[in-house]
Amino acid sequence: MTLDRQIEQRLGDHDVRYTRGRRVVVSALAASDGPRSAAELHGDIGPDMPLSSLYRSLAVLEETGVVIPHHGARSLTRYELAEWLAGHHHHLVCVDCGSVEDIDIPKEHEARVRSLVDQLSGLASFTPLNHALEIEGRCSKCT
Amino acid sequence: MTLDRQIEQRLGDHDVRYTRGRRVVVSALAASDGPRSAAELHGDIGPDMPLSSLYRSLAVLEETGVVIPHHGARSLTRYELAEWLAGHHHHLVCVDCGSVEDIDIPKEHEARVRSLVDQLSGLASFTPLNHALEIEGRCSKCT
DNA sequence: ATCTATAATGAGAATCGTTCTTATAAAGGA
DNA sequence: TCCTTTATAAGAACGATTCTCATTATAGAT
Repeated sequence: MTLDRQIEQRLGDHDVRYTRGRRVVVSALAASDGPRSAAELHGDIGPDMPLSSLYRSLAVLEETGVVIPHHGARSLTRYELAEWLAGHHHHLVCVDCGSVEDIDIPKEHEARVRSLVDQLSGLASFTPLNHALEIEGRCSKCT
Repeated sequence: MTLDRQIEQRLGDHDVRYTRGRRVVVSALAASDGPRSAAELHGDIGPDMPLSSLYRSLAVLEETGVVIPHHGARSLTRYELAEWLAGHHHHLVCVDCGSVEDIDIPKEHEARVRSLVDQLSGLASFTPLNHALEIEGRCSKCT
């Protein structure tokens, strides 16, 4: 099933419409290879969509679980498609330029990480919903 | 060596003074068991220290590597003592109340995680400086 | 196809966390 | 002590995000 269909269905389940504006936001996110901030998306999409509408679309998409926020450096929130749409991955966060790159990890490692997450959560009576290995450092451009 | 002495030394190395205000911020952080936001610290410390001074102290402590920022939910930065002072740990982040709890992981697991981090970073020509497993979910209070 | 009720949008004001500016106070060295 | 430098207080300014409200679009009923 296509991405758009999946999202259409999901929004329908939540009784909200998959409007043109929301489609534009989704396709901008789908086209990018890492989390994007509202300002970046505004640049991607063009000035026709007001920032307030962009933020509202992002809020709806977040509430319905289509996008998830990533809180990186400089008090600026970046969004990306949720993992049920984009797949599970981890992050390389550059401390210099603030860029965030998605990375996949080999299945056998992922299995180990997941069992570690479950074990640690159990000890703290914590119900894990999601996890990510956040690796901070310097990206190849900033080295 | 005591925490205060270590920090005194570190600030001295950076040619900045370990003033009363900065000591107050450090001891508030040392007394807490997870990252604290500026507003929370302001509450801990009391209204005598203006927010602007608090932020400036945090900036100096961050520049000198005494505290590190943690960018959690709701575009709000939380600070904690750096790992060379507080030890390496990971985070349980509650999606409901936003609280962040520090957790340690067994050494053998930590070794595996570290080697995974090095391996992934190498593949992306990324220089890792720090890493943390961020586990999002619901804390025992919010379940 | 039209009407109507409801949901979404646009425009801009308002808010919140954070940073900057400037004048004053404290600290260390001559 | 005096002087130079560094730190602080107070509040203005700033940037990201949210809110308000009038207008427009949409789905469903007629």
